[in-house]
Amino acid sequence: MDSDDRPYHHGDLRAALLAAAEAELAEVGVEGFSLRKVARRAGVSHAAPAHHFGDVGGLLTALAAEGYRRFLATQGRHEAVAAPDAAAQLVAAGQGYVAFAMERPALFRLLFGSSRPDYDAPDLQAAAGAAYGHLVDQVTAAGGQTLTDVAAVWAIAHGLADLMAAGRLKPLAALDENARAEVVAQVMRRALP
Amino acid sequence: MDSDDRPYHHGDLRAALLAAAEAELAEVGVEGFSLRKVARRAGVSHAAPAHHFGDVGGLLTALAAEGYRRFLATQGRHEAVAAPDAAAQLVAAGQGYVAFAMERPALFRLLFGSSRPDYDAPDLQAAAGAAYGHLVDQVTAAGGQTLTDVAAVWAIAHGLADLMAAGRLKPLAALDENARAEVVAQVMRRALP
DNA sequence: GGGCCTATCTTGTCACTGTCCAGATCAGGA
DNA sequence: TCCTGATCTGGACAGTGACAAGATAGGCCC
Repeated sequence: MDSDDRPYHHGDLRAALLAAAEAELAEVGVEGFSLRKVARRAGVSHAAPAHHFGDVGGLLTALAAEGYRRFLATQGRHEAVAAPDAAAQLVAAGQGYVAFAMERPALFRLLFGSSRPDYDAPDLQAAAGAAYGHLVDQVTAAGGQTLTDVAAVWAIAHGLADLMAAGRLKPLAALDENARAEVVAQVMRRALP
Repeated sequence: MDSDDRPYHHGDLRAALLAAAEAELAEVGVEGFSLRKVARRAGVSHAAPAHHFGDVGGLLTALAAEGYRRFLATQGRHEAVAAPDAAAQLVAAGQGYVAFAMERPALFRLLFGSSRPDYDAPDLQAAAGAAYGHLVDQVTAAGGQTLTDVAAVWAIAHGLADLMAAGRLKPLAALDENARAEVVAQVMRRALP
């Protein structure tokens, strides 16, 4: 009767839901996020996500874990084209931090400004822990030893990124990519003595 | 029949709703915030807030404007007990920034990490603009001139505060208040050359 | 092949939410 | 006194997240 050619079983609904959730997140942000809209976007009934993710928190937790892996990957891409010395690598990581926040502000806010993901979930805990571990490794490689060093580096990279994702610091956002990367580099270099 | 001694007209419902909203925000955060729960907390019908604030966004906008005024007041309190030179004042403002975020993390996130308040509303725009203006004034008074200077100072204060409000940077949160203020001061001093 | 077992997905339902609407209550001025 | 406008209530509606029961189908053993 109905011309619905969609099969009853999707095949890879979990991945499709994650992709739909990311698109939805980019459009409406964490605060307007709706599980049912994600299901509609994936062309599936409103209760289908439950089987794969449990509830909204589960979906956002999975999305956040994937987000942390991409966050590290973005940093890695920036580090790969930078000079190999520890200070330059640290600057590159900061530039990657900010670039990620500007490219995917909603996802960035899910990772660093939302309490909806469950940070006790092993998958997310591992992904977030890897990002933190990478930071500490870089700081120590660059000669940082104290809590002050870690705090300064992290704060300055995170502060820039969060302000950009929030649409603050308009004058910095207005710069073209190269000029902005240079400002970020200058700011980052102040973090280590 | 009913022993409800509450009068039909509240008297100062607007202020009562703002207080209830702040308490609710502190308990459940922006993401769990509910207009009807705020109304129940204030002992009033679910539709009562509409007359004073329009909708949820209006209530959160008013709360955010009040929050920015308190944010500036907190900074002012820290500056008042610091040395009068520009650098010390800037450090004190950063300490106030972080202290505010730790004392009221949920309110801090409403101010800096939420898109629910309407930043085109004149009241909120003025309050947020005053906070930004204060920052720029302090940076210029301390000898800062370039965009890099403003970005560095703001990023480092905001980064520390946001990480603390998010419960990251546990080792810094574990310190007692004086030790933490000293670390914040050391980090802040790196922001200006 | 036939028959089940299990994961997957749908449909229906419930409580809760934000918003709108009509009406009740009340304060203060004509 | 009456009436006008501001304030607040109660009911309604669509949308949401969660849950339960049933429909569908892929896979596995005989």
